Formats: sequence, C-alpha cells, structure tokens
Amino acid sequence: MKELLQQTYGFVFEEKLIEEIAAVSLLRDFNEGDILIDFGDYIKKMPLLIEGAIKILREDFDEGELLLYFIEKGDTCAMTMACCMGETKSEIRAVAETKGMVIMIPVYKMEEWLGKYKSWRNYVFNSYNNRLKEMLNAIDNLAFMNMDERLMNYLNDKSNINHSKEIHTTHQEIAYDLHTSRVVVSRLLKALENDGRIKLHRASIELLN
Amino acid sequence: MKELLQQTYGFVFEEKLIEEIAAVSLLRDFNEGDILIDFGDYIKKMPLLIEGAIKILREDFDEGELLLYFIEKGDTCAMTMACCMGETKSEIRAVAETKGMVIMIPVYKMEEWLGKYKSWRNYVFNSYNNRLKEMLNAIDNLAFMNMDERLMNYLNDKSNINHSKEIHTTHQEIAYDLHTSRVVVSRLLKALENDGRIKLHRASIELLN
DNA sequence: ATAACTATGTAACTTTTGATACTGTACTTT
DNA sequence: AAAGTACAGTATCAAAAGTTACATAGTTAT
Repeated sequence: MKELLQQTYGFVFEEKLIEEIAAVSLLRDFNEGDILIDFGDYIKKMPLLIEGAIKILREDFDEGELLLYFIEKGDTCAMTMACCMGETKSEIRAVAETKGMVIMIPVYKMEEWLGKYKSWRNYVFNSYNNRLKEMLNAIDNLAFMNMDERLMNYLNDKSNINHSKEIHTTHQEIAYDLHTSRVVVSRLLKALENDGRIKLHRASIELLN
Repeated sequence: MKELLQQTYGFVFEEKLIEEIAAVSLLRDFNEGDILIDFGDYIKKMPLLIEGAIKILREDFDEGELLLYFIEKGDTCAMTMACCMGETKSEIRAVAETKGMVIMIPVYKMEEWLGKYKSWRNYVFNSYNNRLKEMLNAIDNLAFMNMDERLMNYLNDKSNINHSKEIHTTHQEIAYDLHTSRVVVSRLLKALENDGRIKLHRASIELLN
C-alpha cells in the first residue's frame, strides 16, 4: 500500500504522513458501475482515489439524477469529506466510471492530521477548492448553456476521463446524466453528427476533429 | 471590535483567538448595494460577516448574472476563502443586500490559525460545508425546478434574509438574480398573485399566508 | 432461424421560456 | 401642470425542451 500512495501522493504528502496513512487505511477495489456511495449513506471513511475515475451525481426529489462532476486519480470527494466532518448523510451518489482503487481513511484520523500536517491541510483545502470550482462549472452549464452545449461538454469530459475519443455509452445513459430525456439526446446527437463534430455508432460515440 | 466579535462569534471561537482576530483585523461598514467583491478581484483579506446580509452572484460569459446564495451574520464567504487560499481571482461577485459590517482578516493569519486553533479549523470547515450545501441547493433549483418554483423560493429566501414579508425590489431586479427576463418574472408573479400566494404593489411584493 | 430485447431514428404535438412591442400607471422633476 | 422616467401588464410570436408514439436495425437467447 505504501508504494501505491507514494506513487500517486508522493509529491503531495510528506513521508511520515504517507506512513501514517498506510498504517490505518484500507484498500478497496471497484469495478465500473459499482455504487461506491449512495444518497443517505452515513460516511465513516474518507476515500482517496488511487486509480480509475468516479462520477458524482445529485438526486432529484422524485426520480431523476444529474451528473455533477468526475473525480480522478489523486482526487478525493469533498462532498464526502463534508459529510464526514459534518456527520450528516451523503447528499450525493458516487458511481465508478471505470474500474479502479481507493484508499479509505478513518474519519477520526482526518481530524488529527489537520492539526499535525501542513501538507494534509493543503490537500484537504485544495480538494474543497477544486470541488467548489467544479460546482460552479456545473452551475454555469445549467444556468447559461443550452442542452446542445451541455451535451458537447459532457462528451468532452467523458472523453478526457476515459482517455479515448470513443465513448461507450447509450443515449439513455447520457439522458440520465444530463437529466433530460432520451429523445432529446438522440435529436441533439444527430444534429452534432450532421455538423461533423461526432460520429454515431451503436452504443458508442466517436469524437471527431 | 472585541465586543462585536464576542457577540457574534463568542460561542464559536475561544477567547484567545478572538483577541488575536481583534488585534490584526479591520472593521468595514457597507451599505445596501455596495459591491464588496467583484469578478476578477484578487482577495487579500477574508471577510467575517458581523451584521447584515450579502448576496453572492455568478457571472455569465456575455452579460448576465445568477444569484448563488445569501450569506448572513456569522457566515463567511467560502468562495472568497477559496480564492484567498488558492491565490486566484474571484469567481464571484458579492453585493450587499442590506447595510452591515464585516471584519477583514489578513490571509496569512488564516493559515497560521488553522494549525493553532481547533475552533478556527472547525469554523472554516463548517463554512466550506455550508457553502457546498448552498451550491447543491442552487443546482437543485436550476436542474430540477421550473421558473415559477425558483421564483417562489427566491421570494422566500429574500423574505427570510430581510426578516420581512414585504420584499422591496423590482421585477427587473428579480430577473437579474434569476437570470431570466423581466417579462417572464412579471408573468409568473401575476400567476402567483392569482393563486393568492402573494400580493403585488409597485416596487414591492407582499408574501401572503 | 426466429422471437425477444435493446438501442436508435423520427414525426407530431405540448409546455416552458424567451423576445419584442406596445400600453397604462405612478412617481419625479421642472 | 406638463414632461419625463421607472415600473408593471399583456399580447404575440419564436425557440428550446419535454412527451408520446411508432418504426427500424442490431443483438441475444432459445
């Protein structure tokens, strides 16, 4: 475990902290589609992402979701951290976008390290700051952009996260993430294809140019 | 200044911290409508709100704004904190909703106190957590609700912040905050009036029931 | 091979929101 | 009192997004 931490967090945390983390944490593997955290869960451990990608979703009152953002290797979920610290239920759902690995840190250690390690404080604050930025980005998308732009952004994000111009997903899946209907997604995707920006295949989309 | 701090933050910060704050901070009065922070400002001081209310806005690329949330006595602006810590430009605009008072704390002290005072750490984290919740709330509004519901929520928030059922503002002002047009606001307000939920006057709205 | 299922394409229609334009009314200024 | 200005009401039209319904093309199971 220490080597894994060294690899991803070697430039972020000091040696001693990495040893402490390794001593008290658990490693957990996950596969694509796994629900890592669900709405209403009580969080007792904070996850550090070592490998893979996770998408964070917000739930509608009556059915329906919305993708908030993705997190990647080296990130943690500030929303989850918020729940840890505040000892409240999870406001979000975390679903594995790819297979990967997280390190789970007990909450009480987080607190202790905040007073003890400056590098930990910086990491935690950076996480919050990044998450706030992602949230602002989500708000910009919702408030200022039309569905076609939101869709294009979504495809780009998805492409970046998976390091591939080929996006393997269905129109229905996209509709869930953007909180719209399948028909709308199909319509707009077709328009994007006609504009020469993407190419549609069955259950997969190819980004052009 | 110490008395002011004692009054609002006496139950949050320990005696010694309050003394430290009082020693290095500046007091600043503001009036309704004052722009306290603008897009792109570099933030060198963190504000603690002592009295009054402030609204936090997000800017569109080409003209247009969106109200994110209000902050009240005892709050601080985590978005601003984020800018302080990250040493980046402000992503938001802060406009005084009422007249009031803030205490400005130099950034370098914030850092120092994080290691030194647990109550400060807790306060800072709570602020982040509250702000994340407000952002989630803003997202819920945008993603899951129609303009009429958003409008009604806006009126309720405004009423709570000003401790009054009378809201003194114009349809145009509301349109700016909700990032829509004056005509739409007038239309929906009239519908709410017909439903008996509000009463309209010139440049003021009365919440009923 | 055929049935059943999944993913997509598309037409037709409705609802919501936005845009433009014009009206009237209240308040302010001179 | 007249003119000017800010605020609100409303009609008409257009665009964006959501809904329903149905057709068709691949895929999988039997």
